[in-house]
Amino acid sequence: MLKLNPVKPEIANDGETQDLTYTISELAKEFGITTRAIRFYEDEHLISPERIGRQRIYSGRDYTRLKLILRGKRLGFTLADIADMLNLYDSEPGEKAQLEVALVKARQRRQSLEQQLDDLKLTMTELDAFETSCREQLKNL
Amino acid sequence: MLKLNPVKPEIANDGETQDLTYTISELAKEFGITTRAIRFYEDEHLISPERIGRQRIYSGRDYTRLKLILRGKRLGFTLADIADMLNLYDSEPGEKAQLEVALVKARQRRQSLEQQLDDLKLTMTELDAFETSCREQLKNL
DNA sequence: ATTGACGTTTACGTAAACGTCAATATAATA
DNA sequence: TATTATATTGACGTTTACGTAAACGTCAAT
Repeated sequence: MLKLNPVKPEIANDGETQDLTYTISELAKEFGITTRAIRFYEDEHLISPERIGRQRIYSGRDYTRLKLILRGKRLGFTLADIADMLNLYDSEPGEKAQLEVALVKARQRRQSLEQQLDDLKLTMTELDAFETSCREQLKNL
Repeated sequence: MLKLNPVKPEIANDGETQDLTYTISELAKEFGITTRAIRFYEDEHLISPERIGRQRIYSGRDYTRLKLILRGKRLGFTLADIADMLNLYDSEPGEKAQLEVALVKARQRRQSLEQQLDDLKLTMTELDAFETSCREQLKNL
């Protein structure tokens, strides 16, 4: 293999170190997903790695985006939703109108997240009650 | 229409009143989903309404299950996951082994929910930072 | 020169969760 | 009773998020 990452440090870090690059299979292993998934995210414009020839080279920024993508997925968001979030974050507004649009979108996101938080709390409360009831019944045996 | 719900009270309630029944379209309207979706949940054994002839009659219990289904969906769980949860809750254990299995499953659920809670908090924190930064930039104009 | 490990593109396949007709059956109402 | 509204059962279509080959390129090592 072409020596793309010649002096990759062995020290444990969060993977976001500057100038550190990754191959697709390194990222796949790190995040426990397939290379196919990573390429798919690129098709959907969620990541845009550099290229050396045809080969993809992922940066620390790509690493971070991937982390955000997977977190978004665990929260049940679609890739389209996640794309929105990512584009929101790395758009360089500068203009007033842009900033205000960003704030509106952020507020909508917050709405959605708060709804989820409520749902989460309710679900946990019910689970608590259920577990308590189970233990109660176990005791009465 | 056959008078299935003859004395449905007009007072606002949580829809879980005992002995109250619903037609499929009433539920659809109430929850903002299509009748197709509701029938699909039945195909997947998430609800099992009574029948009068071929027509489906939904009980307060069905109403509650539907509410739980939609909450599960908002949390990003698959219908299979949700089916597990529902079956978990309304299984009548009685036996010790059953109860212990239930407790194990409950713990797994909790794991998943806590992971989501962490993800949710992180995402909200980042959103906060982003909003603050936006407002900051707006002030400097 | 070949083998192996990894990477690439292209293309078709698939499971989940419904949407969207179409045809038919009841039910409610004028 | 005729009409209108609602319900039911197929059956096929659609979107999302990848999986699964197939066929080929690249480099390192033997």
